[in-house]
Amino acid sequence: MARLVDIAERAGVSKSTVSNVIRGSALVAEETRRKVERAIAETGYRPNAIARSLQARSSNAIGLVVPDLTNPFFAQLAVGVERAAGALGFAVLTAHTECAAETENAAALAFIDRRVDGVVIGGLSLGALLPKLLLDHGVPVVLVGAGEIDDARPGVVDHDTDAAMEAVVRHLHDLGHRRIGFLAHALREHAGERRRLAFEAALARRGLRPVSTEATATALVAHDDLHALAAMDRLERAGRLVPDDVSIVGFDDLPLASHQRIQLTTVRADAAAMGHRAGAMVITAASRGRPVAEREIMPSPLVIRATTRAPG
Amino acid sequence: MARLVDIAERAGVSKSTVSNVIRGSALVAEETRRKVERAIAETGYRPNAIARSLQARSSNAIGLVVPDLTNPFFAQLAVGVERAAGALGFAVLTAHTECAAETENAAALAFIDRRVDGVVIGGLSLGALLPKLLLDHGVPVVLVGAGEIDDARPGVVDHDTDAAMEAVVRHLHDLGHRRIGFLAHALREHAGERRRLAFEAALARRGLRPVSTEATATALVAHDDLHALAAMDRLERAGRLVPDDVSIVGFDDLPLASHQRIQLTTVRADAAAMGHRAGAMVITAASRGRPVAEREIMPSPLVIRATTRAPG
DNA sequence: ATGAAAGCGCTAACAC
DNA sequence: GTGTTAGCGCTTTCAT
Repeated sequence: MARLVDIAERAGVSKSTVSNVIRGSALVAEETRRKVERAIAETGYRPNAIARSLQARSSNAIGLVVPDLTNPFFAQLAVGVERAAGALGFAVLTAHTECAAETENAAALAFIDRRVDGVVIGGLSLGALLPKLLLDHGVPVVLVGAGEIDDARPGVVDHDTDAAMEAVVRHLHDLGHRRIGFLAHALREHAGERRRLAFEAALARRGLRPVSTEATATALVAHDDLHALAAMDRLERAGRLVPDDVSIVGFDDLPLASHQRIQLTTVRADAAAMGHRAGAMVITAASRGRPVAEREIMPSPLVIRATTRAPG
Repeated sequence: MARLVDIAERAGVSKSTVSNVIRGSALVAEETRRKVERAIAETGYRPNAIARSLQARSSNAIGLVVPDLTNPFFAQLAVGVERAAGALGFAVLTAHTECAAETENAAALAFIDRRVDGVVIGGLSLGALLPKLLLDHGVPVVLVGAGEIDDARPGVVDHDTDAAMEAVVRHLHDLGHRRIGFLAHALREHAGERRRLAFEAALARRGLRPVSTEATATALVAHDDLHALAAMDRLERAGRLVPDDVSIVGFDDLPLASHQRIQLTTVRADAAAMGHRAGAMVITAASRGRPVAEREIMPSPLVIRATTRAPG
């Protein structure tokens, strides 16, 4: 593969000159520029980004960690991050952790080794040291939808979990539900606890306590749409109809939630927008000094559809 | 951030020695190794992968291009690719193209510039020059689920589209359907044409021709599950019940296809397995000489569920 | 306006 | 066993 020096030779100029025309910097005589451009075109030369990165001490890449790409929420998040990154000339390295501590740490190290300029964390395990690992190595971090963490350094893009859960519980309560349960996350995800806590707080405000067994609940609030969907599936296969026998509420408003066969009542979260914001945030931080230290709470409105109704 | 030379200094040895202990190569005296390891531990030193890549003339990274991460098929594909890559110490750079020629080309150039060791293409636009661009620059390519292309160099991991469509059409035909239509891809995707062609061939074998207007068809074969789902939604909102009034068949067998509220008859494709295979293939090719030149056809069995039945 | 030379952080011969 | 010396392909002063 042609190198800069090959172009220089071919065009009969020095490396610096070639470098200058490539980057459009400095002044280059019109004629010289033509010669260089011709040499580039003839060889199909493309500058080596690795060499550039080494010299620039910046990879122009960011890392993205998601627990599960297969969950449309994270897929959309990834799309948002990528769009933000792409627009700024950054590449994105994706790590799929499944909330496994070991995988998370491996991903953090891989990101550090590759000198990514920042990382967006879409979800992490309960006691994850991934953020600390990154931060301690000077890598800017933005947590999205993952809530607080006992560290002020990472930026945050989040839903207003408390407001959302209050709206969910109010809706169910207004409908007449009193026996409400929570469907927790299968993975031990950090955000999982927060939603449950917010849910319980909203219940407590009405003098209620969560119902622990699915069988006796008249309404179920799921950690996210995927869990809500799975519950609908499970319940209906067992003969309990939704919403006739049980009401169900999700979280995320995945594209499928509005499907005619589903019509899930849920909390809307614009994953792509959150990802885009987070990506832009972390890149901005990388360009400037270090930490992000910005937090943005996105609105998370309740979308009432057909899986909730008054208890029978 | 600490560099190798800093460790050398701190441990009172030369760079080579540090390099030797890091890579576990060559023989290093036990005591020397301790000193070096202590220096590494004390500084939290991590070797710079960019510098290594420059020297090794290999990035230890592969590119992945997908039209739409939001489509669970591609999300699963990405998971498979990543698992294969991660297991071999490779990073994956993801590009989300939406089958837009411009984006595809930009992605190809970005990959070339970053000197990825190979790229897995999960889907591309109809006349895409993305593969040629990559291949001409010596980057091994594996096409997955994208079918043939007028170039022998890329490796291929694919469904058996013809067999699958034959099974689909036979199923519908056996049920008594004679007016069958095809729901094409919204994007001008390369694979889209192939499925339609295979579909039409299977129809032709039975002396049938595709019905072009959705309104008069008794059965609809969709390019993929997402289109099938969308059609169900659209049709049922308009008052036409599935399968009572129209039968619908998808392609992919997304997790949601088996949901109790959906029960889509579809063709099963193991996207994660395909991705895994493709990732491994391209990395193997990268490690050896150049082209992949391997093709693997995965079985794509028809899964009959509840969206197909005899016409009413 | 152009070129020479040093250096980014590492690995790889090759000495010692 | 350990150190020295060149690069890897680029950018960047600093001369000219």
